[in-house]
Amino acid sequence: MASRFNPLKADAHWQQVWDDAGSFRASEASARPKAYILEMFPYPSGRIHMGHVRNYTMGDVLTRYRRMNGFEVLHPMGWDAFGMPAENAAMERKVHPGEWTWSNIATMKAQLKRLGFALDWSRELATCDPAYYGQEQALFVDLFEAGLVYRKESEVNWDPVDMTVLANEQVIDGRGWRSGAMVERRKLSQWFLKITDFADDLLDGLAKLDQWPDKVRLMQENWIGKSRGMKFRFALEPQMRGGIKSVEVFTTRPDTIFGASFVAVSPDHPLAQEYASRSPEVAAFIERCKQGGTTAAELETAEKLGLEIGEAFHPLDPDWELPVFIANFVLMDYGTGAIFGVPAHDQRDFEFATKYGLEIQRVVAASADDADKPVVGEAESGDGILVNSRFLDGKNVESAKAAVIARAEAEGWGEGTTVWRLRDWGVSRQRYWGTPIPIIHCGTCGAVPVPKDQLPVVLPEDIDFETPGNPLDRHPTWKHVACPKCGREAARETDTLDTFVDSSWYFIRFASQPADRPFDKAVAERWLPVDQYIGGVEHAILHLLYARFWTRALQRIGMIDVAEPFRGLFTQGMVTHRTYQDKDGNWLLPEEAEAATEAGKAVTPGRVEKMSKSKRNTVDPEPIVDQYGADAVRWFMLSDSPPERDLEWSEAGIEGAWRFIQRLWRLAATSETAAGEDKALDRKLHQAIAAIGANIDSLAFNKAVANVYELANAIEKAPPSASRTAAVETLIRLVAPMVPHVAEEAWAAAGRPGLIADAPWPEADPALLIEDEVTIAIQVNGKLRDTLTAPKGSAREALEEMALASEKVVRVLEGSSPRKVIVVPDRLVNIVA
RNA sequence: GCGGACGUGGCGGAACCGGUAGACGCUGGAGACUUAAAAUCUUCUGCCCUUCGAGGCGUGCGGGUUCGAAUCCCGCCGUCCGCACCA
Repeated sequence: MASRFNPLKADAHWQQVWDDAGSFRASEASARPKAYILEMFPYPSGRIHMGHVRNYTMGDVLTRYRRMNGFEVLHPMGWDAFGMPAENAAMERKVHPGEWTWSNIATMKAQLKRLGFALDWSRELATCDPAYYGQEQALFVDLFEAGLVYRKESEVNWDPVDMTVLANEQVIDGRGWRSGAMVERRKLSQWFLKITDFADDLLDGLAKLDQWPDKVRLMQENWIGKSRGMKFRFALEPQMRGGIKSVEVFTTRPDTIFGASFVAVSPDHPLAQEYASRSPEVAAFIERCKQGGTTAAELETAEKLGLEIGEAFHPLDPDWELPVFIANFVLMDYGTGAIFGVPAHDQRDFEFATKYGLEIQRVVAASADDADKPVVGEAESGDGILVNSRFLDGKNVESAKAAVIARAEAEGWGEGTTVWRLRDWGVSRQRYWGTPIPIIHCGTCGAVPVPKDQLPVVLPEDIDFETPGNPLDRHPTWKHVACPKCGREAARETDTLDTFVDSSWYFIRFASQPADRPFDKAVAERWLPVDQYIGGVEHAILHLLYARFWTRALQRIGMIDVAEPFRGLFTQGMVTHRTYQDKDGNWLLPEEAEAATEAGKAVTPGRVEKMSKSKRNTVDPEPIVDQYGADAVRWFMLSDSPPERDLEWSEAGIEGAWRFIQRLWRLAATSETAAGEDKALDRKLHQAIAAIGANIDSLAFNKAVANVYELANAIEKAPPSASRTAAVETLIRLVAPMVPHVAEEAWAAAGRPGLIADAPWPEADPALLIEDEVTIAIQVNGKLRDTLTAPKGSAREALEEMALASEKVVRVLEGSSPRKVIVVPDRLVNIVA
């Protein structure tokens, strides 16, 4: 047996063996219980990065562990291949997005293969393949026909120089990233999916997702944002009307109705639009409100702007007039697009009132005595007792809400209602590299879905990115087609689908991919739901919510009987690395920093951050695999940091992992056989079997790694015995899911038949998990003074007696008698003096 | 702005349900082996104090509950992440 493990030879060898044996192909026909393990599929950006390696290593350990435990595991891989970076590459490097994408896929696939992941490559798919997106178009048509798709106007970021729509990430400090022009908000007619139809169901479903992180469930709950409130109407003064007699507002705080200082409507509100059509001043103001981006953060931190346009009457007091404003912080998409402002108890209203000199009237106070206490500095949004509020005085917030709603409903000027923060999903993108929306616009028939026998609608190849805007729209022939209904001249939809649509059903297509339809119902149901889904927390809301919605939508139209696509979810942390800057503030690559330091140049080490190209703190996995082999990289990815937290890449860390792989190999290769049992080692081994299994089960890989080290340390210290020989053999099986190459090599070297990949997971003997002796802590007043060893299950009295007899205890007590003794069996004795 | 999370030695972290804080790894010190280096092995490594027996202090900060708090409660401070056209 060789004295060193050579990953260069072993990795490729075993990868080939697994491949030839089809070890990781999932079979629907298997009688074993199924496990569907999935990591979020990568965007083919160019090369595999450490984040991918970490993500796929975790899924791989679980996959191999489940296989060893008798599961038929589906563990597929594919490519989330549409998206903006391909178009950026096309513009910058004059290469076709498809060519760029497919070549990246080839590179990254080869890189993934070198890590020895137990993937079923026979199911590989790429979303930019017409075989995939054509089926997606078919699903879109089905949803369209089921009434879950509609068209409406919606705002986008518009770059007036490049004449193009910008993604939020392309808006930097309010300017277009290429042109540098100030971005405007502009309305376009776009396609929407009715996710709000499922709002209640998506919310309820969260309660049952007990294998999801609480944090993600909470984020989704907040995102869906169900809130109880009231809609009610303010009558407008006659000269304002112009056809509009009242404005309906929404509030979650009807109790504060007597604290109202103003009414405000969104710049997009019909009332504002009505005014704009009559007054250039109002129109100009609305234009001003439209500057800046469309993100929530930008909208809400923008300086509050208002324009007074008239007066409205308080519904509970016809003599009470309030000013009506158009205000930039009121969102048309939420509630009714109009609010009434209560500056004392809402921070945004407070800022607005302060700026425009409006009254700030307290209506909620800690007690009735505080009724006249002014509200200063910031709004008070907490609980309390109603004051200055006529018939509500003295009530608490909850009962005041109910009282106002009851009165409004009785008098007919408002009603209790539920509103959702969740908005329908806008899926139109004015870009080339995406799934064409399979709709044809006909002057006579309107929007007509492309008949299924004409799918897929394939992207044209001959496009150019020289001129700004959407290449599909500019293409000379592509969009000109006959209407499928009436045959007259018509035009294709030139928008493409949001790439989140592509990732909303790929996990179903992995389970079943017939050529002639999106998936086979029975086969898909054989695998779904995904038992363990692993990916970055950045997808906690959008991707996961969209996929949950899409699956429900398919369920509604009878295509699959699954509501929740992901039973278990795990969100892993990022891989980080220290950053370095030279004296001029330029970011340095890690190796440049090292070279510069050696050359005596000043290098400033910066903070540890997520690996990114801009900070130049990336470490390319490929050369690392070349140098240390797949197992060392995998082992490092699993070590130290809890998987949900960030992992800092370090040279010392990978060196340590490499040393451990070699140590494992030496342990297996130099194991001396001898007779005799070693009870202590047996116990240690079986405790390790149980602990490692439990920790892999709960994805606590860092703890499983620590368990492995402890066992390896114990084995190394133990003298040769039959127990030790068995422990070494078992250790190899225990590490096989994590470092499969060295495990196979050791398994084969020991002359074991078959592959360790197919070997069963060792079983822990329950009798060996229990210690017969325990260490008892002896405390005096909660402070540790001594420890003693006692048989497990010793009686309280015996423990108390032993504790009081302790020399150290006697000394600390100094002759005084204890007031009380607390005994926790098998744990500790606490003497209260 | 809104929402969420996190904070334990020089570093990453462990600590079941409130019961011996610091497992395991990294770094560093000392030693062994070696002509030498690498590799490997042994051993120490929270801080302070020490008469070497022990003692004191310690889980971001300030309070509280408890026989007992890293863990529970209240109030601060700090850091990070998400926010609908990035994937």
